[in-house]
Amino acid sequence: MTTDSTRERILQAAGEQFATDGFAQATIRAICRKAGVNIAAVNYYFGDKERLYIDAVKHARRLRAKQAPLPTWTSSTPAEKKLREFVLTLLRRMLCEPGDPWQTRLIIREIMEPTKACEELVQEAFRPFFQILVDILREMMPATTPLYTVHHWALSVIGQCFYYRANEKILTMLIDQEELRQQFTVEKLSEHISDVILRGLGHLSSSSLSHPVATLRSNDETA
Amino acid sequence: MTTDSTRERILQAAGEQFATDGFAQATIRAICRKAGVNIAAVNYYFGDKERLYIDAVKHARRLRAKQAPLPTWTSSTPAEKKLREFVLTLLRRMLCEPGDPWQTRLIIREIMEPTKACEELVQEAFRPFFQILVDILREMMPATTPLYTVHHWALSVIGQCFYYRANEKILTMLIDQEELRQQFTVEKLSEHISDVILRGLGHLSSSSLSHPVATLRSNDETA
DNA sequence: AATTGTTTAAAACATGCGTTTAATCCGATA
DNA sequence: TATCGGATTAAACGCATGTTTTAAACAATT
Repeated sequence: MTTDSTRERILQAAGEQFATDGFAQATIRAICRKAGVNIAAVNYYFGDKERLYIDAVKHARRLRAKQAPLPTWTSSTPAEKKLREFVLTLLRRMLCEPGDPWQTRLIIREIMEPTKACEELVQEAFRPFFQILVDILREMMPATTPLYTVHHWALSVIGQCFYYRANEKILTMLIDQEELRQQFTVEKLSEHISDVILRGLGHLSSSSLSHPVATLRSNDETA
Repeated sequence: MTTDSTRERILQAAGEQFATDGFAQATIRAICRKAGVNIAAVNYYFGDKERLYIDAVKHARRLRAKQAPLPTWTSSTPAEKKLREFVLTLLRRMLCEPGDPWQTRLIIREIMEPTKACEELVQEAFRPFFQILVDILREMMPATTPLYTVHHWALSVIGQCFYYRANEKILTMLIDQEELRQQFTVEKLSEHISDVILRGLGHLSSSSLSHPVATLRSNDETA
């Protein structure tokens, strides 16, 4: 009882602290203060700081995958629908809706500066997730499309989603706060990103665009 | 003479060390060892560690902007050409060609975890650069397009470019090494990213696509 | 040649870190 | 109730850090 409670309180506090300060800057003392336990508890339950970190990262990923799961699709689900839902899910995970932001912060930190926890993360989560996206895109491209082209498009999807989280702070310095609040919601961003990809792949007619942006050739023809 | 040499050797060594280890992990002792100067030299020339860091970041950005400058355009330069060259320049800066990678590493670190050096960076470099992109995109969109839509597209451009540097390590774990070397060059990536945006904006006919990916409606029609 | 002001050098200082130790608490068991 | 083993605590250890101090080396000027 108290055992599990203590261990989990440490895991939670460690996740938040590591997400905020990074591995090196987060101190065991601060983690234990936040968790309300003694300093020695970390070594008692996890051995050392590094193993606590790895456990915290894995814990964060599990939480995040449960909070924003991919929907289940059938063989008759159109690829376009799957892409839109994939983008929405990825953005949800990135922007932490619903949920506290510390899990994604921690994971992104691990992506930017991989440690021992990263390889496991790639194996268990990123690679399968990436493969799902690749399969969706394949459905929308000619069978002869080389693999690297599919990869290019897949990274265009992920790159656009990733950016809004990674450069969060910069965004608030470049774009008006009110505009961010109203026009940069998860729903609107995922709609835009899906539109960019689907139009690029030729799978979206102009009429179904949420924000038609130009005629086919050039906007000069409107004159 | 020896003064400038010492100061600049510290600045160079500090940049590399901060880029590799981050502000907190990089030690003054390691920086001075790499620069071949005494520990006290940092406090003598820069006051303290933080001011050394800020100077190193600014120094890195100046170097980077000189190594990969934007071309000069005239009023008759087509927007499409400007976009392609903008993307190429941004990718060059991101992927550090030409040049050593430490400058961009340091700047990206500052983007991900802004410190005092960041605001200055945004003011001097990011905001004007972002504005250039916004202006290019405006040329290709109807005059009535709301500002937030232009911003969405601008971030689609930057997001795709940013990703290849930020997730460098993850990429090597997801995609075959040989494929990365051959198909993920700066030139091929910038061509792909430009194509995605230009097709999305309706400014690229299918015939001029470097990698035609699908017929307009669906690939099922090929049967 | 002596002196002055600037630059370099080695050593020490105070602090905060991860980790360990040894003692204490506390509930389950016999 | 007495005992035992896991859980918790306070204190300390060894170490690396940023910073400061004090003195020596050097170049330029008088």
